[in-house]
Amino acid sequence: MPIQELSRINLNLLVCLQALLEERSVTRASERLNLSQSAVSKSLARLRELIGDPLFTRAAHGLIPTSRALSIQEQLKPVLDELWKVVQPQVFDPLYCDRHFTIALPETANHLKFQNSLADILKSAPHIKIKLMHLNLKSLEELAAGKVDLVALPDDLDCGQHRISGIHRKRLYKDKLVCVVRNNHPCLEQPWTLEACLALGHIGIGAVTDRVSITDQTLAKLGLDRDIVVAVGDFHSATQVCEGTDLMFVSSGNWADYAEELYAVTTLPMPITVEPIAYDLYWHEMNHQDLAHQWLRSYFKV
Amino acid sequence: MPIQELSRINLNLLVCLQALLEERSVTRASERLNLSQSAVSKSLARLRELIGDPLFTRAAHGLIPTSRALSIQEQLKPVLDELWKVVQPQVFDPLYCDRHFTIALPETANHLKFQNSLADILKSAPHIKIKLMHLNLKSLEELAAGKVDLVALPDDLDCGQHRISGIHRKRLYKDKLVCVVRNNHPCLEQPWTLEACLALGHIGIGAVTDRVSITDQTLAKLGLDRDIVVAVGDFHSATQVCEGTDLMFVSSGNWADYAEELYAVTTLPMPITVEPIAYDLYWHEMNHQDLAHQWLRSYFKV
DNA sequence: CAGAGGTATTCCATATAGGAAATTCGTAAT
DNA sequence: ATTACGAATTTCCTATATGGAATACCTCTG
Repeated sequence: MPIQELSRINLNLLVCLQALLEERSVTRASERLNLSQSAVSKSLARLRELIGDPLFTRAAHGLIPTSRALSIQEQLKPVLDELWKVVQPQVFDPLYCDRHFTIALPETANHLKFQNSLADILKSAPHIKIKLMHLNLKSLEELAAGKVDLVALPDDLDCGQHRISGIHRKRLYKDKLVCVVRNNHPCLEQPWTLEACLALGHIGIGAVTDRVSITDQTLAKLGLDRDIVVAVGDFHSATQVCEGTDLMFVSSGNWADYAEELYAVTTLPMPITVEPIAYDLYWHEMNHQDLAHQWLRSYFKV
Repeated sequence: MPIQELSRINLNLLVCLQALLEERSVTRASERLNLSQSAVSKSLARLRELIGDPLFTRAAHGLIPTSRALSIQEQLKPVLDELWKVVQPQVFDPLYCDRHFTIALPETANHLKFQNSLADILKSAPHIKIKLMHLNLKSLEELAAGKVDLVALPDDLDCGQHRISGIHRKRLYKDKLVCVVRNNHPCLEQPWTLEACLALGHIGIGAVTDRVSITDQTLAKLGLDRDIVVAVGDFHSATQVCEGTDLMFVSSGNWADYAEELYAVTTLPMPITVEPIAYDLYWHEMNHQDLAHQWLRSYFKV
């Protein structure tokens, strides 16, 4: 590993050497480099010291390279070109991007909002791979660890973790909450009030079972509580349970619209005023400047 | 051509970046580079400015690279390795050398002294190519122009040209001069004196016809001159002419020994004291430090 | 031999990198 | 919450090295 010794040598001298090799003249090289002739002459002296070879011998007009210089010339140009590429700002073209992205989405967003975007993404970047994961309690940890590229979270679940340093966040969209019951549910014959709602058994979904959801928080502020009878892992399960029982669940409006088409369920408004739920997109600082990542994020619209 | 812009950036920062990428810690990188931690921290700041990317984000222990840094990491290591090779002293192994050398030798040296060396050279460097040229008046020009790698000259022919700047010279060997006549030549019956010698017609060889040879110069100092009756281009021709006529020629002892075996000729000493002729090897400054060239020159013994 | 065209050298001002120490930052522990 | 700790950053200062102007020095040419 030559790093320590490499750091001792002045690599910029090699750029000067390249100019000298191309121009074969101290004067012309100095013009190319926007330096004075004396500066380049001194650089040449340093190069001779560094390489241990005269590199050039003086001739009538300009310099003629030694065989060592000629052999260096063959190697040096491509290396400097590579170095130049390294410091150049990266370009991103979705057509040629072949990266792998892992995205953790809540079930509702996954099914509703993201489906169309996904098609667009894959169409404009045919070589990328996307791994979709269901959101879980460890998603933010995995985000922090760099295992997941993007996480979308409903803001009632953020548990304050958006304050994790080095995590960026973008507000995506808001969605009103609604109540869902089966078709022909007896409550549909009654006035739909807060009391009626709390009289029903509720279905808790996923991570929401520990009463951190906006619904539970709002109820708690009123000194109220709801009766979570069945806890399920996902919205499909919740809807199916709802369809077959008298239990109700609180859902985002988006999901409810979708569920009404797919299942024999009906939507009711929330009987209390609840802040609409907002979805936030999270990503790690390490990807913030990444052009490919920026491009991917652009598909997550407000 | 990015040379002008390349010269504006500090390439040594990239060595620092490589250390940071490997160590993922400013402190450890500074140890690797034998610098203070603050120096590396400032270099990192300059790198961030240069690349336009944070490159690393701080974490509990050390740094974690951004995706830009990771993509740089892939390119940078091999480039720096190449750069390292460029500044490393070149190694030379005759077994793997495939260079082409052009050598101009005087006829006598070609046939006599160099034959054995040539076999040795080709044996230890099986992949090199050697082009042997007969010495001519333009050989030194071609040497100066880099068309010829080595020139061996008898020192009576140097015409002061060894003072050409940027030309190196090495004394090879000395050889006494002798006179050559045909077998049974009438003069062999007489005392061999200076008068007897000058009474004979002489054969001039190659470039020697313009009386610059050591023989002519020595005679001239004594106010004498010889009668060059026939001028030929090479020693074989000279010897054949000598064999068939009563003309004599002056030869190096080496060639005379060889000629006595091959032709019906006889050697006589020089009738006056003449400095032994010396052969010098010439090469261009541009090849002086070249290891392969040095190796080749080593076969030309004193 | 003078002059042209080039390179090396000298001298000097200045920018810059590096070190020591203070500071801030982020995390873990009490 | 508060504290403590490890690590990166910032501040301040100095020494070094780089670049420029002028000059000296080559080497070939007319």
